Amino acid sequence: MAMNPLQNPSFFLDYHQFQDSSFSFMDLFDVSSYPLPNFGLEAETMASLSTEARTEAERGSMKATSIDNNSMQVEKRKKERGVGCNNRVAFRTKSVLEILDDGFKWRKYGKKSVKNTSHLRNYYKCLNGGCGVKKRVERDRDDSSYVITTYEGIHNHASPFFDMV
DNA sequence: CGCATTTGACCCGCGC
DNA sequence: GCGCGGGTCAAATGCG
Repeated sequence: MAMNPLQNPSFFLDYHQFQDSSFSFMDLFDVSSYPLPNFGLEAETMASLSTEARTEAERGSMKATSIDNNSMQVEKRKKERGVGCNNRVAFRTKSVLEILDDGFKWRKYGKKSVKNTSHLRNYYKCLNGGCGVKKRVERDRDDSSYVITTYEGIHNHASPFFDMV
């Protein structure tokens, strides 16, 4: 059984942030099938959820919303761009480490430098057979103490981490 | 020795 | 049609 993010002590939600967004609470449960942060850090975790979270995050339009520690902002957009954009979730996490072990096994397959920054973006693929979930990790452009992790796709298997729970 | 990572090349879609 | 930015591949490398 997938863990509900609400039950994860290291993952804080502030529902009130959501009321103006166009997403339903169910969306959170969709998301609960993602490897939500057992990042092993106590650091606050902010997340942005969106089918285009990645783009949004890059434009800074979402993270522009200043929120306190221990809160999360969720935003959902319907606009999808054809292929493969089914499900994207971007988490913005305060962490010095970029390797946030979420319980899944990832193989790095690419690295790119982000335009206009000296930061790098790393590309990972889920190791599980038949599970084509991808993941990107990059540093926040403005505040390098944050790491933006974007998941794309849905795992067709349970996380080993969930098994342990 | 096996395997994950590395890293430049390649590819593709989009905007000019 | 071309150039650029972003994403992926794959051969070589390094590590356990």
